[in-house]
Amino acid sequence: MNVHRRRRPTMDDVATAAGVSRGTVSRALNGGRNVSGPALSAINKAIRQIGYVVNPHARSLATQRSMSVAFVLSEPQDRLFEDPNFHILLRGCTQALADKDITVLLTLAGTPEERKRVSRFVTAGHVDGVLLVSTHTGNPLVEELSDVPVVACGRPLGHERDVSYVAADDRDGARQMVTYLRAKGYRRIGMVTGPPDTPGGVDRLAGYRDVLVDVDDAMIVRGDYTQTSGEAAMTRLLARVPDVDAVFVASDLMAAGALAALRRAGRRVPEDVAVAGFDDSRIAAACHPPLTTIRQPWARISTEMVRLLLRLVDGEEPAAMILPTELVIRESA
Amino acid sequence: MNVHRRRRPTMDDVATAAGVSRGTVSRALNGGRNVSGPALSAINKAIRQIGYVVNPHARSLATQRSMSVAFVLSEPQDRLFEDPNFHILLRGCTQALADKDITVLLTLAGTPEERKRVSRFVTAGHVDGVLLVSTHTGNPLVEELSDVPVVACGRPLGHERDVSYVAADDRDGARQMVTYLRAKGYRRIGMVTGPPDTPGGVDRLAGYRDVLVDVDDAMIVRGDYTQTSGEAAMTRLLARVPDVDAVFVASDLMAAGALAALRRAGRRVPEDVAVAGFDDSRIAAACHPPLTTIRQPWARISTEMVRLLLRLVDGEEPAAMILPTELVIRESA
DNA sequence: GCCAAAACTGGGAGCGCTCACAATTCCTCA
DNA sequence: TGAGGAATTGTGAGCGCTCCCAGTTTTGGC
Repeated sequence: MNVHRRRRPTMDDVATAAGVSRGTVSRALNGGRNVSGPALSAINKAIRQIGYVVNPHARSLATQRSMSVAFVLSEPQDRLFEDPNFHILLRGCTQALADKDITVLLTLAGTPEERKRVSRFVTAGHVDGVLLVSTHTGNPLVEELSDVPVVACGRPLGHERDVSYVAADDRDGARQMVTYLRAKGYRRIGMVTGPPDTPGGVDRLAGYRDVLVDVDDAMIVRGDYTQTSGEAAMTRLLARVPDVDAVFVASDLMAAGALAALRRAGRRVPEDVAVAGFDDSRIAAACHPPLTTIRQPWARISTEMVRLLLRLVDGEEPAAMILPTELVIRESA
Repeated sequence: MNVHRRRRPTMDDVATAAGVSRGTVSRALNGGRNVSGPALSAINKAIRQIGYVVNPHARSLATQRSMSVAFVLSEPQDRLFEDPNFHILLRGCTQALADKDITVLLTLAGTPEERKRVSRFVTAGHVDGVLLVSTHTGNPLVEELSDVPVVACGRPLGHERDVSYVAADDRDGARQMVTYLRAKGYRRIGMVTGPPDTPGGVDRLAGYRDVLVDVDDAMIVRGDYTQTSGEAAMTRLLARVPDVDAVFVASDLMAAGALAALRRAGRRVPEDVAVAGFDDSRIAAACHPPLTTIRQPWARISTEMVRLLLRLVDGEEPAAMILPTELVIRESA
């Protein structure tokens, strides 16, 4: 037997059942302004009785609004998922938007093909806006989505002018950390940077340089945010600068790698070499010793992203917002 | 200045530009049946020129189809995300549906509140169907979504009759593993089970019992799929059955815990005690020693889920599908 | 060269909703 | 008691698309 689902009740059905007109039902559904008490309760009763649910497509067609936004995760590696910070961000956005009755559609756009699909999906008008999480520069998505309200998470290198974004103050975070290390008496402070095509790669290095103005380039080695790259970078740094007594690593994961390299080299942390990370990700507290690191205000980032996006949707101009970071002191430094 | 986005071109604009009627454009867009060559190319040219994109809401309103399905992840713990198998599943579904031009909307429904939101979203008619990933029994979502085509991943305990599902043959996988252990000469084979409110908890134990019919209940200890629970369970088992020489653990993560417990107890693996896992998750190969385990056919599971869902959407009856598992032999057993 | 069948085309109706506007009712106060 | 205004209500006109049907053109067979 075919599951021929019976016709869903429409607003007219509700109107008839409640003895009012379609317009009144519509008003009742949208805030209940200018609807008399009796009418309102009759409508609510009718809705409950016949099990009415508004048809989102009809509504969207009429209002030209979909009441949903896409949360696009445009990272090749799925590593982000493991980061509890990512969940804070996602949940924060979802929550903030739920308050406005807007649904969040999580979309993965790791591969070029997926990216194309997402791009089509968005430009087709399925969503009112996009929350874009993508760290690398040169992501075609930022350009493809130029007609749609977009708020990026983190500074979109090369697009600071034309796309809104909310970012943590990486540069200042780095400054805080290096200043702290110096205050603690460390003198030979090295750095493991992130890739130069990411804001974290650029800004954290800039902050380091702000404090250590005349630092020798030999003190700086590059990583790519992976744990193994951190390990390799630290090894290289130790070879180049044997008397290094502290190292600021641009991410916790790389810092974990650095810790391993130091252990293998027989250096104690923090007695011989202090290690500082960045992100305050889950791994930071789990390391031995636990990492001194920089915490980013993910909860606030999410609410600000939503606020910015809603303003964009309302026709306002793009804007940027930089949020302060916080030094978290643990045992590694 | 307000970003008053200019009116998007509609099908009528295309029709005018191409010198044909709306109906013809529509036909051209939907497979091009019964459209003459000249008309088709004029339309395509017009579409490109004026940058036309169909309005999904209007289309959905007219067709009563949204051309999208929700992939609902209804697990409290976000641990699933870390599992590469989960990504295979998600990607597989996305891919299979993309072929039919159907979009997948990933939705997290961990908390009761999120669950309610998802439920509203789905029943409102935003999507044509639901791919449901949820291991625990008693998930209210299964019932709330009863009016909508749903295909579950894994046997939905207590709802086998009314909801479609695709599952790996856990029971047979367990049988294979225990049979293998026996064939290898192990005689005192214990088991660490999963929670009894999950299909994996029930079926893997059942498979174990199928082979070891008269096994003493003392050989069986319960875990909850976490690593620490696996460690605790193994410790308990060692205390209860000191001469245990093999243990079948219902998940790789718990098996990793069991490995730790054995190491702490000074037993070598596999010389003193063999350890077998289940899932073939990323951790399985990373363990020391690498785990002998059972692989589930995630790629096929995803395509079958999609197939079943599309059939449901077309009005067919619910159905179930059990797919074979595969023994993966590594060093731990 | 004719006719039936096949291929193509145009346009109306309708999907279920919102919004603006006009019509109606109900107050309030002089 | 009636005018003026506020609150409430009904209705028509879309939103942009698909689907169906009737009409028109093309094709092919003899």
